[in-house]
Amino acid sequence: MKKYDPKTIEPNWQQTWADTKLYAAVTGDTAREKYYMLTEFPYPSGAGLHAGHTREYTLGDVIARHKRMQGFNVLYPMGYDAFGLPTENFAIKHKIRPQDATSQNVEVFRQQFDSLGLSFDWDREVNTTHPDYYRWTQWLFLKFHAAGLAYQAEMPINWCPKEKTGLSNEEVVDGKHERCGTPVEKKLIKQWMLKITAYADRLIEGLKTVDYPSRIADQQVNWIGRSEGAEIDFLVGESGVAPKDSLKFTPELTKLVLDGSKTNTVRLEPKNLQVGDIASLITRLSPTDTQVFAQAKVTKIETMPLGQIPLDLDGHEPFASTDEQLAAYRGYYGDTVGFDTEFTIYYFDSVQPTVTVYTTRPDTLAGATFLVLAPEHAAVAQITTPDQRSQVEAYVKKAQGESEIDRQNTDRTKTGVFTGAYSANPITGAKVPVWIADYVLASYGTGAIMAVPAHDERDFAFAKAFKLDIQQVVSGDDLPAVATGKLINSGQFDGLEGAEAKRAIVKYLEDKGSAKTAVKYKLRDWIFSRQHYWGEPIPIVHCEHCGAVPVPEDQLPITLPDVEHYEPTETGESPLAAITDWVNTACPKCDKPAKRETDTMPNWAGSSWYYLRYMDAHNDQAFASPEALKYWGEVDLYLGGMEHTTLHLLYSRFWHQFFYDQGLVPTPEPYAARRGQGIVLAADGRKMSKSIGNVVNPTDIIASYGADTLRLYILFMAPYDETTPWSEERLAGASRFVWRVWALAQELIEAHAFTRAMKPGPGDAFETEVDRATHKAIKKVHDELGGMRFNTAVSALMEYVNFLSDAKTKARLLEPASAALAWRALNTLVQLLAPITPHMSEELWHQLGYPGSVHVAGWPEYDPELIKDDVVVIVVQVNGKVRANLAMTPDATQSELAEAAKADPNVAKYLQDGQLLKTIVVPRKLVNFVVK
RNA sequence: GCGGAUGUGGUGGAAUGGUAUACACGCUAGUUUUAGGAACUAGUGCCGAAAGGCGUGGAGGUUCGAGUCCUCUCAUCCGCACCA
Repeated sequence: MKKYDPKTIEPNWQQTWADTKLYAAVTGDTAREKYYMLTEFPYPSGAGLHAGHTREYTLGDVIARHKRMQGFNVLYPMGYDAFGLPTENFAIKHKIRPQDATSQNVEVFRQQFDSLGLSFDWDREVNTTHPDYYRWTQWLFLKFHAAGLAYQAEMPINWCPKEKTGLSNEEVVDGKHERCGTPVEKKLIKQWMLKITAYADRLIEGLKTVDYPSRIADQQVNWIGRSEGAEIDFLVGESGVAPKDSLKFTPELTKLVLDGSKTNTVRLEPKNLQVGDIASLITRLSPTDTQVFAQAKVTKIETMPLGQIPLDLDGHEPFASTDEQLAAYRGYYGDTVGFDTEFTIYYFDSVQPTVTVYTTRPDTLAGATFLVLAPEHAAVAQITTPDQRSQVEAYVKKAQGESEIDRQNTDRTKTGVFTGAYSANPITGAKVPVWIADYVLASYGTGAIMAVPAHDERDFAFAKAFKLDIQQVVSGDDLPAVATGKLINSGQFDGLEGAEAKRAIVKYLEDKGSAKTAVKYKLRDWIFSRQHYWGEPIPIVHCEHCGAVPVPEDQLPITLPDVEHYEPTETGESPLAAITDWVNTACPKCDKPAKRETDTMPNWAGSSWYYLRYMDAHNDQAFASPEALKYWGEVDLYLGGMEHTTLHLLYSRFWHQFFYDQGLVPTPEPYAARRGQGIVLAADGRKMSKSIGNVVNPTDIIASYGADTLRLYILFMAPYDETTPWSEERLAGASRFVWRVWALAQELIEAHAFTRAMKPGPGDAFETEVDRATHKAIKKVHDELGGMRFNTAVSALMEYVNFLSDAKTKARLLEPASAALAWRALNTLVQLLAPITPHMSEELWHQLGYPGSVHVAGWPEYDPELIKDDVVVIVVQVNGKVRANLAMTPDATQSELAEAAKADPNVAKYLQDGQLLKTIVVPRKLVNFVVK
């Protein structure tokens, strides 16, 4: 008997498959239907593949192989998402180039992929760090820039004051730098942003057209966090002020704003503003805007070509009623970098400061008994009274060091400080104090809320803690009552309810010019800058005269300079800023000396579009040809980690939707279906972790058991999307099964002189039984694989092998008369196992005498007639308790079933004592008698 | 905290509203001169001598019938925007 030797057969077949390019996908093959199976490409860390990767790629491989055997033209590609911090840190620490660290790691990954027997099409391999690839990442960024969706803003980064370095969130632990323990500060840095918020609604809508599990779709919807409500203006002063008619934006003022003289007045929204927002704010001018003004000194005005006016933050055209204004406006916007960032804000004395709050419950307005501002709110300094100033300033400083997650924790004791200022409730006229508190976030809504303690749990807790008024305005029971009912204590609005109440109150305020309906999202724009070396350079040149100028497409890629040192700078700038040879360049527009943008892109950039590059991986004229994009279309199935649901998956959909709008891709969504695989825990039930030392290395497993065993175990251990612990013992069980299949196959092969033209047998009861089991196995395995129920697919194969291995069955299968029957069974078994244990199946296939590969040999089909059972077991219940089993023919009628059930002695025993009320008969299943 | 999910034997898990625990691991007993991380046979939810009863985190509900549907609740896991 031939010994099962995975160490020999696995590498042999891997080599043959590679040599023959067995798994190459053919773009434009119309004879076969295409199937695009995508798994997330890995970050090639130094540690090599981990158990999670192994699970993900094995799952994808089984699907790809199953589809390929069914005759699909399968694209199952792989690549590397290799930019990022770990490699950069590793390279700095070991004084090597990150390029070299990456290629070493990639080599290890490649070997491990091959050793798992994964059927990737290696002709399409991509690597996000190769200039041939990131050339197109840069090109796509320029599309965003040209469309006005890439803009610059002052955004905070985590800053370690001791090491003078920017930190990722991951490096901040409990508000401290994890390496040196220094409390982390926020530092404002001008960064590139992508306006993903412009696609918020599309990202929600698009989910209706794709097949994502609800846990993924729901999480995306909640992450985007769309809410409809109202922005309401509150006038604020020391003693409280009654609402009054809003100031109109006078023509004189408009002119002043759009005048290009050295001192310009611009209107600021009363929310937390950053200096970089000025340019955007100018776009929001409109004649109905009111009330709070600020002044900015503008030192330079640059112009910008026609047709490049971006939409404002709300996606509207900027206000401009005359050509003159439009021209002036262009000057402002084009000067996003030309603004003197040293500007001061002051409020006109004649105007009462206004705080705009955002609320989803305008119906509860009468119950607003105080206002709460985020500590970072721009109006705080302005409204705080002298006697409260020191307290307020201390609180603002304290809040700076807190994480948003902590601040949103409603279990936490509420903290806050009174500013000394008051406003007035627009309905009741009651005096309402203005507080600041960290539970209000500057980054959401307007950074200020009207607190309605009677109908909001957080406001309720705050009011209790600081003994503030609580005024119920919606009828209901225990406060805080969050549900909607009829309004009370709301003056003219009493008796209104729900949406009607909301509309009426917003309308009332709207007419007075102090409110408007508003849609807000929790989703924030994407900070697209990283102050690191190991990323795609952002293809922009900053010119004193022309501003931020995109690098012309024919000059791409802007490659990373190949240098010795790229440690982070002490200024928080990218390390690239210190490489003067690289930074200094000529302006593409005016050819005068200029400087390159030194920020690089986040890791998410390259991974946002890589699935498109696989379609046409070597194209040097385009990121992919229109033909390839059209042929491969949507990814049919995208498998990846649940942890990518709200970041990578959302970013990637955003890019794709934008590309669709630009006419760059033919489909509105990138992924027709998405599934998330579960996490593989260590055997101890904890997460695998190098520091705990409970990590499973796939290479070790392959060395001792072979890849086929590992693959089978991974599929069998749990449903693919469940988190489940690793078990060496169950892996050994999987190994036993593989060995048993091999041994059974060898016995059958040795017993029979198999030829491919085997004559059918006599067709007796035994043959029927075996064939029925075979065809049931085909149906079951096919259905389970198609439904991604891999664990039960393996169970079905085990049951089938158990059936064939049963002593009596096996003995008869070994008889010479059963040669054809054994041939049929073994052929089928090898084919059904092929997606799961590709090496062993291929080896057995060749032992059966086939010259070609089992992996392109077709998928067996079952005969629906053959799998019909002669007898079905009917369960008989009395009052829902099982009292008997009956063997009946499948086509027995309801009355036949009921009669047969009544005739059963054990059932009769239970029926005789009571009155038969009801008989339920489910054909082919059960009979239930209800007895009193 | 917010958002998402998951709770079934000693363990991983199976079960179109219809016999709860398939398949596998582990364990127990036995067989085999069995080098092995073997192979084979029988058994293995709990209570009970049996008849029978009880059992899917907990409490209710719908139904002839609930692991499955509904309400509440408890526990655990994942994500939270500069990790990828």
